[in-house]
Amino acid sequence: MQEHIQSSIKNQPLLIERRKQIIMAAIKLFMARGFEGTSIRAIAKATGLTVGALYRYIGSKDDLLWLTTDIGNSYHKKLHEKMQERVKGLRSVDALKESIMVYFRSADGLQDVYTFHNHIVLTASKELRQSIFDRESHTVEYFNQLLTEGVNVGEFEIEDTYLTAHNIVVAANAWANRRWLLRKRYTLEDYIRIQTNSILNSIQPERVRVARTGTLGKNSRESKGE
Amino acid sequence: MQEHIQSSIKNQPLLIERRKQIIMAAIKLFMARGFEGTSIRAIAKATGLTVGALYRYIGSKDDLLWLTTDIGNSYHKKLHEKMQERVKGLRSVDALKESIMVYFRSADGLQDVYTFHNHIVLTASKELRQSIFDRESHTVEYFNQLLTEGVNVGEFEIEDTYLTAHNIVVAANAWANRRWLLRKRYTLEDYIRIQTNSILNSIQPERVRVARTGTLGKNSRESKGE
Amino acid sequence: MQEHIQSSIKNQPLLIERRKQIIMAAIKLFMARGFEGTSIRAIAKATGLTVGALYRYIGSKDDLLWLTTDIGNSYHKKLHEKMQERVKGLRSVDALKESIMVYFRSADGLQDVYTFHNHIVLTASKELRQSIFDRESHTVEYFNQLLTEGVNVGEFEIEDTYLTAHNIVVAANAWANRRWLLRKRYTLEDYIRIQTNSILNSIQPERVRVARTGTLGKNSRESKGE
Amino acid sequence: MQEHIQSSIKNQPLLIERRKQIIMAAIKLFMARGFEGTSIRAIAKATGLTVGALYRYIGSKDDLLWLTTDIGNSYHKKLHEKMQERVKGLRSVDALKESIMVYFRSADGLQDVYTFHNHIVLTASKELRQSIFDRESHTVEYFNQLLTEGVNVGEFEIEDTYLTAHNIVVAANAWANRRWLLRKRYTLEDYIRIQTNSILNSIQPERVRVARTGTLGKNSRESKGE
DNA sequence: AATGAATGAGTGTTCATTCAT
DNA sequence: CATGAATGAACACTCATTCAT
Repeated sequence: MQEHIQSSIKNQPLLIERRKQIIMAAIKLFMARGFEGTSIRAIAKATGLTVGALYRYIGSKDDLLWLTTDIGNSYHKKLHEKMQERVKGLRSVDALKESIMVYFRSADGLQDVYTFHNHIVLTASKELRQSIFDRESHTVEYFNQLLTEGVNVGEFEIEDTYLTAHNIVVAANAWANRRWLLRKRYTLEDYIRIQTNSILNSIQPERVRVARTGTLGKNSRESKGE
Repeated sequence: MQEHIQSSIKNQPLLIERRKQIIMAAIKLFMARGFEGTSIRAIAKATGLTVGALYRYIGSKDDLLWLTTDIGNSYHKKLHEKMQERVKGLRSVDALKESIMVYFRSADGLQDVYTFHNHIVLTASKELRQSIFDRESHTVEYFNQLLTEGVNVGEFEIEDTYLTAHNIVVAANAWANRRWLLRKRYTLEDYIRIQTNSILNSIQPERVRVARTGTLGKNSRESKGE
Repeated sequence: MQEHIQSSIKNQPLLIERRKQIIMAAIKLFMARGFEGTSIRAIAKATGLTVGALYRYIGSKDDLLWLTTDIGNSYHKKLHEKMQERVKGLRSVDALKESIMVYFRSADGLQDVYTFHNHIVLTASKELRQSIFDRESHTVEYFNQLLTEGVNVGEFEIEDTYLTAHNIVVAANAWANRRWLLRKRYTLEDYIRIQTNSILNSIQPERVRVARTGTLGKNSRESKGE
Repeated sequence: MQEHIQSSIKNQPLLIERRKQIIMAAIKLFMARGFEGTSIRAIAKATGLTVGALYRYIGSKDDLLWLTTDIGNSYHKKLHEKMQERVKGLRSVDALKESIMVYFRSADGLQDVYTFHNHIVLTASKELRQSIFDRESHTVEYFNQLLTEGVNVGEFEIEDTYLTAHNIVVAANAWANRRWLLRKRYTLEDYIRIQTNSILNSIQPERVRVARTGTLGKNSRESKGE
């Protein structure tokens, strides 16, 4: 990461440390005023650096964009490592539940980054946009595989696993991008629980579904036995 | 609409016609370079007007934002009129199907506006942001009622109608905002069909569900034994 | 007057009438916002004309400046006619008193024009400035003559009649330009009376002075004798 | 002074030095073309700065106005200090003479500032106008007190000390604002001398007056002793 | 390695003036 | 004669970036 962004600073640890400070301050400002609306001067001030010093850590303002994706990527990597580890040995249903939980919580922690990337994706350079897209695609693919495996072992019944996977990712994004709406009504844990139920409802075969949600609707199969 | 935006043009039809041209050109540019990244000069050029002339049709660059919401609002109004009309006398399931179809098609037609609003919402003024939010909330509410009625008459079984309604709106937005991903795999009609099925799957009570999707998956009940 | 300002209007009476309206509206606006701060559009609106129509009566915005001096000149002419007439056959003292009264009252009536000319004189074209200066000089000269005659007949004792004349003109201007200060303390008539007394005090020979102001100060010569 | 005007320049001495240069160049231009008629570019050019550099020393064009009043205020302060010091222990007549001399000379040195303020007072903001007015009022008040004291000790006989004080201030202003007229005929020292005489003539009681101006007019009291 | 003053092209906006209708 | 839409140069101001110290 970051190797592609030039700097005249030789001291590597210092470089990394400072860049972290810079990008944290930058994201905060970007979130409040947008990328274009945030001046280098403001970022320098927020970081406690002078303009000249700031420019020794970044090559241009656009580099800050890349730095935010670096952060995103690093979280993304951790996220997937975590999901993969947690999921080991689990049946598909539980793997899905677990993954959703981990993923949604991660999205909650990265709200600002998600929202900001959602914002700049429109105007970003081709490469930057691609980088953001790749990350999203990767997560969609992760869930797609998970769902496909579930289908293969008969735990799920899904018309289109890819779109279902996509919907999961979209739901996580929505928690960040649409917090103005969702936060008024749900806590994160509520949101996760209900969305999980809803997803399972739409993909679990009848026999499982009934068993699980047996008490939910009056119209559901009284039918115990199956 | 638009009355709130000042203009020194007396000729009303001309005003309306030109504003349409201007806003269309503007949205195109905003989509490519963002709002801040698009200069008035560029918009003027794209519209074939001089800067001075352009300013006779708008009061300020910010007004262009409002003009885009006006377009959005006007489509929104038509959308809801259409949905309400199409839905008359239908059972809940069909009303939902129909509404989703109309709504998603509308989102497809307004892709640019949706995407652009998604973009500016971060940096927009309080009022503008509220205006965009209100529209979204209104549509969520529409689907929420529709679902609630379905639950009341026993056609649906839903843990949280509001969140389900929200998910529908999010899916429509996704078609616009994530077209880079979705267009590669789906036509609009495919997208609508599969999402509709998925939604119905997660909210219809068992007996209906079985009947409807009977042929879908190999694993689904026909299934002999079980 | 005005012949130097071009117009495409052939109808002379209309031209004159409209120009009067225009210039009255213009002065009002100039007084409130300055010359540069007043747009042609605003003047047109205030006059009830369209921009195009307005331009048929004037050649350029600068012409409005000339039109204001025309008004000033016309008042100036009347002023001098009036002063000259009122003064006929009077002794110098009374001629002076009368002239001051007429002049100060005129300045009161033309406050806006005086103040405005005082304002633009700085940035006006050479010719315009000269025109304003000429008028002032003319009035100074008038009082200078009046004082000189008084000196010649022994009614006044003045070190420098020109400067005294100048002071009178300055006092009249002050009533217009410094009304923020003077209006708080004096009515026009008070101002005229006191200034007149003060001037006379400084130019009348002892014997007259004593007689006139005999009752004023305790320290003044009791001594009637003389 | 000046603290209220923002600047991103950290180097205080540089700031002060450059601001001085800027404001001097600005006043010169303002005098020639008025405030509105002088562009920032012109000021930058005249100062030898680039536009961007200029803006590091001032916050806005309007700040230049305040900077001119700061200069005026600073001179004003010095003026009053000087007058007060010079006047210590003097009899009223001499205090007045001395004050007039100091004041008129100050007005001569500040001609441009006086004239410029006279110009902008019409269109200035409320606060700026008030600031200019306050300064003038302060000086009027100073002379008013001086005259009042003179009256109290019997050195002067004055119908209205306030208006007399006002007239002194106006005469000083006239030297700046009407130099087009006055410079042709008087040197500063002549102007001061004659105005001083004229003022004294109008306020000194008879006995003093006669003694002082005894030789002036042929018509004045041959009057011996007194 | 840090500072912060300087650059200058670019931005949104205004407005005197013209001219087709 | 009147209308009012169009022109485009000019304005005040900003800001990413450079570089002498």
